[in-house]
Amino acid sequence: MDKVIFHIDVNSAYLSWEAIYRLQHGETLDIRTIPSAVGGDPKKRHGIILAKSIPAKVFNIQTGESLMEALKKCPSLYLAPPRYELYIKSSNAMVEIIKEYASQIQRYSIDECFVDVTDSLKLFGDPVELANIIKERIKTELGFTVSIGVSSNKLLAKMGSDLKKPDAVSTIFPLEMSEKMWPLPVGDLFMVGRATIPKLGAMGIYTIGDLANSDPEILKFTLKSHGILIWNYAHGREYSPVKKSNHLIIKSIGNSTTIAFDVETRREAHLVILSLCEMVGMRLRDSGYMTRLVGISIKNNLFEHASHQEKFNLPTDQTNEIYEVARRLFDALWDGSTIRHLGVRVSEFCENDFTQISFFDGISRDKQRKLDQVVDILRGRFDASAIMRGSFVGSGIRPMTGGIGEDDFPMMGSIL
DNA sequence: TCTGGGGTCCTAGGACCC
DNA sequence: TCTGGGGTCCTAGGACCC
Repeated sequence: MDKVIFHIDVNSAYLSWEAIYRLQHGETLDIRTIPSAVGGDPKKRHGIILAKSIPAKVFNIQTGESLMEALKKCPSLYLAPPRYELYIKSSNAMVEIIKEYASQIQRYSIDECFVDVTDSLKLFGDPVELANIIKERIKTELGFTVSIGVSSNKLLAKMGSDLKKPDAVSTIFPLEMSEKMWPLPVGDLFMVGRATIPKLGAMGIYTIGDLANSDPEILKFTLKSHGILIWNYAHGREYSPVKKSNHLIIKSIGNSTTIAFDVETRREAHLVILSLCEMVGMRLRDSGYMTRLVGISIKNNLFEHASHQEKFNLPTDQTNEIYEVARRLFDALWDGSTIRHLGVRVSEFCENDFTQISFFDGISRDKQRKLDQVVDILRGRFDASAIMRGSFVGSGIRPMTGGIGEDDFPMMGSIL
């Protein structure tokens, strides 16, 4: 028997949640009713639009464009800074309601989840009716609207939730694909992005239907395995299960930042990298893993990207050791150009429950680990600046840089 | 268009080994 | 010494997602 899968997507999530929070805290204006947006941190030099209200759409405000660009289009645009702790709470509240109807829930991002309701239908009968029940409960109890896609796999459910917004339930069962999905522009298909659209266009492929009817051998030749993937998606073929728990294996941890001022000196760059390593190191220790690979990335003021990475044999979870490698990589990579953005990432994890102690540095390593632990605890109890390396004092650079602390749940990015 | 920050996976090319 | 080929690891960069 076919499965029945829902994809539930919060409409203008950040903006809706922000609006409700303000109404609950005594404001009378519902910012959903005026041109408004949740936008990047105003402290940074160039924030972007993360979510917009429906009245803001009239001004052609786009998600992802810079605040300056948006204000040019609509000078009266009301801007609210993001409030991530609120979004996590709002997201959790929604999932609590969904849990009453199904046990198989996969949180795909903060505002989206997949639900396998195959078994629930024995109790609730019609899938569209069940979707409407969930949608209405979220609306009346939590105050925001969702769009729900209904189908027999995750891909088609996800495509379905995009068909109608806000506050809607749409189906794309396999028999409805040719009518509901094939006429759409090919860029609407999951996994067909900015770089792929023109390549497909050059082959005369403009709609999802064109893609479905194209020759997979030719797609494979130009787009490699990605070509086969999207050809299968165009046919609605996708078989991954709704992963029940949120227990998934983290593959890498990274933080990066666009620096509030141009960085021209090695010394400043080193401080920013140390600040990123502090955050990456704390998150790594929090995850319970050790890393065997450290990488850094640089973006200069011409938006040119460069990266370096290094693999090593002795795993570590120490800020100091991560920083040593990151700094060395930076020094080898940097060409002296003005720096706009720096990133540090660790990956290639292994468990840290047994520690390989090398003969040479065993004792000092152990001491350093204990120091990291104490710092983590103090920072958990107070905040990042509770304990600060001397080199940061008066530098204008924060002692820790980057987001996503303890409360994060993983976003799956481009895999279903 | 003056373009954030968090991730994942894939590919090509070079190094190195047998 | 020069030659070929297969396998694996490492690295840089690019593509996609939210």
